Amino acid sequence: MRDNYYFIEKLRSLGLRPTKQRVRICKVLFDRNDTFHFTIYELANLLKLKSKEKISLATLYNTVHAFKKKGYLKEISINSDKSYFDTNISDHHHFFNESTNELIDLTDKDFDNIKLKKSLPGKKIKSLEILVKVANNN
Amino acid sequence: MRDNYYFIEKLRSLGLRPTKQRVRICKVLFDRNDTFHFTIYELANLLKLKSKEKISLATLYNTVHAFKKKGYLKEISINSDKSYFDTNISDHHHFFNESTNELIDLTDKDFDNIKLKKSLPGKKIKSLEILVKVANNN
DNA sequence: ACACTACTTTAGAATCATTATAAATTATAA
DNA sequence: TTATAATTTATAATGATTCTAAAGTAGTGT
Ligand SMILES: [Mn+2]
Ligand SMILES: [Mn+2]
Ligand SMILES: [Zn+2]
Ligand SMILES: [Zn+2]
Repeated sequence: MRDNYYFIEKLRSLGLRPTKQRVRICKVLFDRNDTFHFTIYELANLLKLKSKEKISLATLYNTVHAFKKKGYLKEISINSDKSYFDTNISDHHHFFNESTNELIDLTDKDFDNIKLKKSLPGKKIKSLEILVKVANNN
Repeated sequence: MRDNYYFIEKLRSLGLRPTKQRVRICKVLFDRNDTFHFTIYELANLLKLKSKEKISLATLYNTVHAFKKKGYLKEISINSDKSYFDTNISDHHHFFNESTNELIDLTDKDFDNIKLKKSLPGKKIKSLEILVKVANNN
């Protein structure tokens, strides 16, 4: 759906050099209709499928963290096993299926007005995340 | 405040043998007035301070996981760096101070009625956690 | 008290996600 | 084209957690 040019310009607009590795990663992550939730491991596997030209694992970590820093990806805190990332950078929450390790998006609309009444003096709120853990019945 | 006997009976009531390692761990974790949020690393350091008789790291992991399984501890999902545990097993949420890596309790009272409107067919909700990440100003 | 058994502890090794290193490569601007 | 900084890469290092298998211990029944 999106051509290389689109991602090259996107990367430039983020202040990141459009290397061929980054463009390939963008196509896997962002050239799709739906939100994509992934781990580095899953990303690595998808890239292997798409092309036989290897991208170093270090580059995957570097790139994903660069994208996160630029606000092009979000990181989701689920557990201490591994990090999950999310192409949906809007303010939203998740179902985490503990049986399959899959994430499903929720939005503010899926909750009654969530309003934090407390604040911490001298502290700035960086994020508010809701995570609903689910498991398959039996 | 609590003597060994209290924890010995508590352990028995959980179906866990009251070994001297477990009792010592209980005193560090539960013999206090306030909720205690900790990592295994912090627990290990506290135990070193209390006594020179070493408890194996494997025992700390075993014990903390056994306590969690019995509902005597909760695990808090913060990030993929390490696991956090919580002696407050009631339904509550957290401020996580990213500057100091400290957890502070919040309760339902600190939010307007949080109500999840969606459900997942065929899935059972295991938990709903809210984590508010904060950082020190500047 | 003794013996039996299942549970527990333990040191050390293994695993695995992630980060660090440092040299080679590449994108971009002069 | 050259210079510079950014990027990629293989590989090593780190660090939390889990595994292993042997030694120790608590509870039970005799
Ligand atoms: Mn876990
Ligand atoms: Mn992280
Ligand atoms: Zn999402
Ligand atoms: Zn708490």
